[in-house]
Amino acid sequence: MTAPLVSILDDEPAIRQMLTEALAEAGFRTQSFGRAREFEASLNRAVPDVCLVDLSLPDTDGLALVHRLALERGAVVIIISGRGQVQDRVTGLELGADDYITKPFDPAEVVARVRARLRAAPRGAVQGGDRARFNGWTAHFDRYALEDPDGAETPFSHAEGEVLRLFLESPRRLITRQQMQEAFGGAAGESFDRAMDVRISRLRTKLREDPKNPRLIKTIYGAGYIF
Amino acid sequence: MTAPLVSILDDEPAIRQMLTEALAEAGFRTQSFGRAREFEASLNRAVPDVCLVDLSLPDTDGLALVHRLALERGAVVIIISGRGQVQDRVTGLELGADDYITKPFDPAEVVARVRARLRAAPRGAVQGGDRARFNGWTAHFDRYALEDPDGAETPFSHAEGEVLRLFLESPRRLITRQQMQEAFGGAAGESFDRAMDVRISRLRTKLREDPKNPRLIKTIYGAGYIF
DNA sequence: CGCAAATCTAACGAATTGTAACAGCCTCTG
DNA sequence: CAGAGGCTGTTACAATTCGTTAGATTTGCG
Repeated sequence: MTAPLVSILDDEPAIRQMLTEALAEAGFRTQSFGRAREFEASLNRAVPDVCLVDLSLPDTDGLALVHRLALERGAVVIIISGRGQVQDRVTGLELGADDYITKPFDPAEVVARVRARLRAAPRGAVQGGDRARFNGWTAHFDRYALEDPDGAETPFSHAEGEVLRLFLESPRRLITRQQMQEAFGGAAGESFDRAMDVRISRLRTKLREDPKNPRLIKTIYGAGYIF
Repeated sequence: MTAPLVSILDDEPAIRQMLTEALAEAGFRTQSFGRAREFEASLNRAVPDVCLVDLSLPDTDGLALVHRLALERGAVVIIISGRGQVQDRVTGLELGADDYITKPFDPAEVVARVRARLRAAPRGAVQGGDRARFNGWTAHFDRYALEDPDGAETPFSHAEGEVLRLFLESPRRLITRQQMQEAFGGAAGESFDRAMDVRISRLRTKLREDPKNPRLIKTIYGAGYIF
């Protein structure tokens, strides 16, 4: 699997560079942005495994951004801020941030904290034997079968498995249609995203979702899905 | 569901007490120990959801303990230590700790960090439940449903959830339209603030507010809203 | 009370999403 | 090789979401 992706959002180029170097040396892929707008645009393509965001941004309210990222998209967010009062840290964490680092900081500590966050929320909940468990269900990818909480099995197809695997790799995170298309070798076909709907729909019926009140796969209008 | 259990391991009684009080007030169950031996014995009876451990213990090497706890038993460990050099923090985190707090600390920050860890690693593989209670109602953000005082549920949409969440984060405080727009990725549209009215309106009907006498969401003419 | 500004909400419609039905493609079987 | 059967994308239409519009209503102020 590819190296974890860390996104950096800070308006000071010097800090961006320092972080980029330290993280790259530690083996991470990085992406850095000076403006919130560019950063948010990038999220539709690939959700980073960890986001490092500075709160004092010129073009947005940083706390609102953190809130959207963490609580609505389910991203892992570490705040990096010049404001280090206890009250600042507490509100930052309560808003959904996973960690809070005060400037000035040592890049080594940032790397250590990024690692700690990745350790706690491992990507790819798909366990070794190519199976994954969730909410009583078990997906057997080797056998192409879904085991329901009572032990009964239903087969699923390759296309359904692709969707399921993508979801299981990022539980509780928002997954955009664009990400799906790219993950599925998406020929960015014109009406290809209709196919996504259909795949999701078929998967939902196999998971016995109540159409009115889906419990496992939630739709976020205009954005994507959350497992 | 029972409250999460937090275990405290520190040889100074004053610190144990301060943490116990702060955590109890925040709604957690607590257990505290002065010696590593007692602490480790307790693990066989009940596995805590989060462990707060001081590194400078009289009867054990703290780092070795953290390592056993975190990497072998998979516990969530937050180190609390008097040693605050970057090197100390980095090695603590690399050894498997999920967070590192330096003495002296503010209990409020400890509570916030404990919450952040619980949010990231839902207990017992069961969803921690992203919900909030107010005036008899319960908002289930994970399920996109509002539970009224009698237990009946009404679904709400993503846009309504954004508003609700914003209110719940700042209860009893004035929230201006400006703040809302920013929080919602405000396309600072010209007549976009009309949309806010509508969102609020729809939310109010779901909360069965009496239009003449709203109890939960009050309008402040010319300013904003108060929840 | 009268007026202007602000707010409420019903109704509309564009955009998005759900899903049933169909058709093409592949594999398997006899 | 014909036919059956499964998988998957496409199409068409139904349902949902949510911003916009347009009056109705309320508030603040003189």
